Order: sequence, then C-alpha cells, then structure tokens
Amino acid sequence: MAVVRKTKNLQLVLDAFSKSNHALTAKAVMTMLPPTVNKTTVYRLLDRLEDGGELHSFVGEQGVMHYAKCHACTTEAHSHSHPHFQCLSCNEVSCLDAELTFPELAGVQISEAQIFLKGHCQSCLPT
Amino acid sequence: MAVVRKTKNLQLVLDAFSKSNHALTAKAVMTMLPPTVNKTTVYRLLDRLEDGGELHSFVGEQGVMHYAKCHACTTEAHSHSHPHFQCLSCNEVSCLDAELTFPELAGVQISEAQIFLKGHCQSCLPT
DNA sequence: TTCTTTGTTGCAACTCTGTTGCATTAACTT
DNA sequence: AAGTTAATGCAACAGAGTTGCAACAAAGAA
Repeated sequence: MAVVRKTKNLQLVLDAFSKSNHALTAKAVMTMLPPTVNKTTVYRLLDRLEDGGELHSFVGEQGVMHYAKCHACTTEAHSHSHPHFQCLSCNEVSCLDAELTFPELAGVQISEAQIFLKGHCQSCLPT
Repeated sequence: MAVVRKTKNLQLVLDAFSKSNHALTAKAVMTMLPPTVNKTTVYRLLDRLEDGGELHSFVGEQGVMHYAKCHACTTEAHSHSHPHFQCLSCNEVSCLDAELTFPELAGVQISEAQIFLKGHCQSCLPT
C-alpha cells in the first residue's frame, strides 16, 4: 500500500527544490544530485513526491515537464490552477501566486486550466 | 528565399485541417494522409504552413505539439494569445474565440500567454 | 541483532515525439 | 525540353520519459 520510504535520494530531491525556489525539470534535478543517481530514479522520485502532494507538475517550454513545490496540497486535493511563469531573460520558471477564474467562454464548461506565461521577472526588469 | 511550392502533400495537409475544424497533432495529420507520406515530410509541411501563417502551433496534453488553422495571421504577425481547449469527453482540441488579458501579477511583466483549458464542449455537455 | 518483508535503485532496453543529413524526385522558370 | 531549386523519403539520431527485472536497502518482526 504505497508506503513511501524516506530514502537519502528522496531527501536530496527535496533539498534541491528548497534550494532553488523555482520549478525544475527532471534534467535540472539530475544536475543537482550526485551523478551516481540514475535518471530512472529521479523520474520515480518526482512521481512519488507528486503523488504525496509535495510537488506538483506542469508542462513548460518545449513540452517538458516541470515540477514545483506545493504549498497547501494533500494527496487527495491538488489545486494548481495558478499560472506558471517563465522569465525570458533568466529562463527561470516559477509559480505565480494568483488564482485565475475564467468567464464563460464560447459555451464550453471549463474544469481545468493550465496557464503558462512568459515575460520578465522582477529581478530581470530594468529598474 | 523560402519559395514555398504548392505541392500535392501541402494541399492534403490543408484539406485535413479543413475537414476536422479542430487542432491536430502531427500524428493525427499522418493518419489522414496516404500512408506513403513520410513522417518527416509531415513535420516539415506543418512547419512550412506555420511559417507561412496558415497554421499556428501550441503545446497540448502530454507536451505534444498541436496545430490549428489561423484566421487572421500573416507571416510576420502571429497573434495567438487565445486559449486552447480540450474536451474531456471527446478529446478534441480547439481554439476558443476570446482574447484574454492578464492583470499585473506579482510584479512580473507578461508578454506572452499560453492558455490550455480542459472541460466539456457543447456537443458533449448533457442537455 | 538478525531475519524477513517490501519498497527502492540501477541498468538496459525501449517508446514516443521530433529532427538532421543526404541522395533522389518533382515543381517552377526560361 | 533543360536547368534550377524546393520537396520528399530514408535512415539514423536526439531527448524526454517508461518498463521489466535483478540487486539492494529500509522498516518492522522475531
């Protein structure tokens, strides 16, 4: 019954997310881990953490999966209709703290929204 | 000098889009073409049509590229900030006719938006 | 502590989407 | 019809992600 063990690698992945404060791809996570950790393991750890409600995932640029820390999610209820944002200067991807609501559009009933925005983040904007 | 020739295959791809009125993946286009047409050719035709402003592309489910007909685009100016929508019943992906504007969010400057919505389309909603 | 159970990891092979180089073929030009 | 150049097919490749299986390591039982 899906008993998740707290292994060394699991902790290393969590550390990686704590360090960066940004969304990370599997590849990015790999570079932050000892090179002995296999890529299959990384993908599985990310899946596990998502199932456990510690990470959420979304599709970013070039259709590549990104993972980011959850703030108020449980195993049952993931709510991630908040937008994700990529800075065109520093290329960092992060979560935006805003809940977007959508008006009735063209007679369709919307139940899920994936919003990916691009632009310039605060640190990269000319002051 | 990018002289685009009007070949048989190019026309077949355009026909495929006229027939479906939905967004199509490269794979979907392939199934609508004679099986003799190579996949490389399909990818290149889609690129060509996008460059020519006849199609626009966006990332859909599972990070897979989707292509849809353009309505008012030229080679220079593509404007596709409209949302794309996938019906959870029939799985069809289509463009929604709405221009979304975004409020100032978390101090970032937004210049591009990719919005992918999911829900139920008119034909699939219980009447 | 040692045994046993069961979750975790590494490896290799594979799937899937998409791309590239190159030789061949087909469109347009004159 | 001949020459030019774009379009096509093929094979091989690239990158993200998955799967089966054997070996390993946590966590609990004895």
